[in-house]
Amino acid sequence: MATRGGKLLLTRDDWTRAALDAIGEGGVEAVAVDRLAKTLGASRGSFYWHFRDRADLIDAALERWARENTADLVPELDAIPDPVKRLRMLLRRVYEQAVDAVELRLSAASDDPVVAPVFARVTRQRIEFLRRIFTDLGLPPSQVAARAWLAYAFYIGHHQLSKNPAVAEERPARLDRVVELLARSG
Amino acid sequence: MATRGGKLLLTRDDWTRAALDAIGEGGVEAVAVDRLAKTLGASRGSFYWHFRDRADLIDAALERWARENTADLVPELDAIPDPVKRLRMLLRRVYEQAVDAVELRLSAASDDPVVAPVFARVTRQRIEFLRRIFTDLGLPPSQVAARAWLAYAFYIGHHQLSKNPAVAEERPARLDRVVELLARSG
DNA sequence: ACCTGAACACCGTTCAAGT
DNA sequence: ACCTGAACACCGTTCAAGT
Repeated sequence: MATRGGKLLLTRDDWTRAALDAIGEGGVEAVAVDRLAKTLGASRGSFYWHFRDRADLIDAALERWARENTADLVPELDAIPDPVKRLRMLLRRVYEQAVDAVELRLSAASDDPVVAPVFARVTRQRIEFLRRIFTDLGLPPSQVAARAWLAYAFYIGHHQLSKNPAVAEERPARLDRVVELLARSG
Repeated sequence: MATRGGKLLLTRDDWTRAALDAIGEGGVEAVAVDRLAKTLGASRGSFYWHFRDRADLIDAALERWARENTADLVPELDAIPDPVKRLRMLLRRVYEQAVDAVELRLSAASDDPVVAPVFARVTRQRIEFLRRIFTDLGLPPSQVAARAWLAYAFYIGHHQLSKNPAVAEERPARLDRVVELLARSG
């Protein structure tokens, strides 16, 4: 690590990692140049050497998230040959595991001009993944599109609703019936 | 309207209405005391006569929204005796009509501490409404809960996704198949 | 009872000046 | 090549002073 006068010099990557942490904790609006600078022990002015502006930083953080994120789940699930099992595994993850903090923040901010393109790219990859499941299930093309959309909109809405504790009380105890309904033939 | 020195005095209601407009246009974070004061031709200090703080204003705006909103759709739909028709009417609204701008903003900000309680209350009323539909359809209680949750999570996710144009391309042309799936017996 | 205007803290952005 | 520090605009909040 490069230093100067005993202080270590910050890289673009240091700022990006700090920003992604901030998004996970407080959402996109928690990415404050001033606060990050204090945390990292640098001046605000120094930030503008590495990034054009705040949007540039957020964009870099999201790109990192998308990269680390897609590498993760999709290949693992794609290895499961039986499409119903694949759907069940997917929904189990959705339901049982706490969803990635960053993902939650992003889906809430998906209309933000910086967030929108990254979010759209990841979304399309995932809907594509769902289409494969329903195609493998032997459904006709018109059904495949409708069901992939239903399943993904459900996924988004489920998380959106679940993060509000008062709303989460309305949630059924297990997702079995939902899986059944989504996987049903014809 | 009360005046003083030719200027009209502002009421709590004037600020509330302006805030709700701001939410519709730019979301909760667009409610800036400074900007509203400029728009209404008053000083920032004057705002703090009517409201404790910014959160107080946002809360008042949301209460107004909830009141005007619930009075609206639910009684109209409840008048339709056939539950399948009721569901179809509901989903048609969901799909064809542009959703209330404020509602979109709120569902994105539903984890905001000020937004959360109001949003939770409205949500629970709506899920209750969906439960009635599925109960009237003759489904067993365990199914009723799962399906109302699926339908409402779908509703939320559908809007969330639709507002991103690149994602909305993935949307099927009509919702018929989704309705079929949701209304299906057993 | 209702409003103004100044004050302070916080934050995004620019830029001349430093090493 | 990388950073500091001052400057400016914007915004939330407080408060003494005005009518």
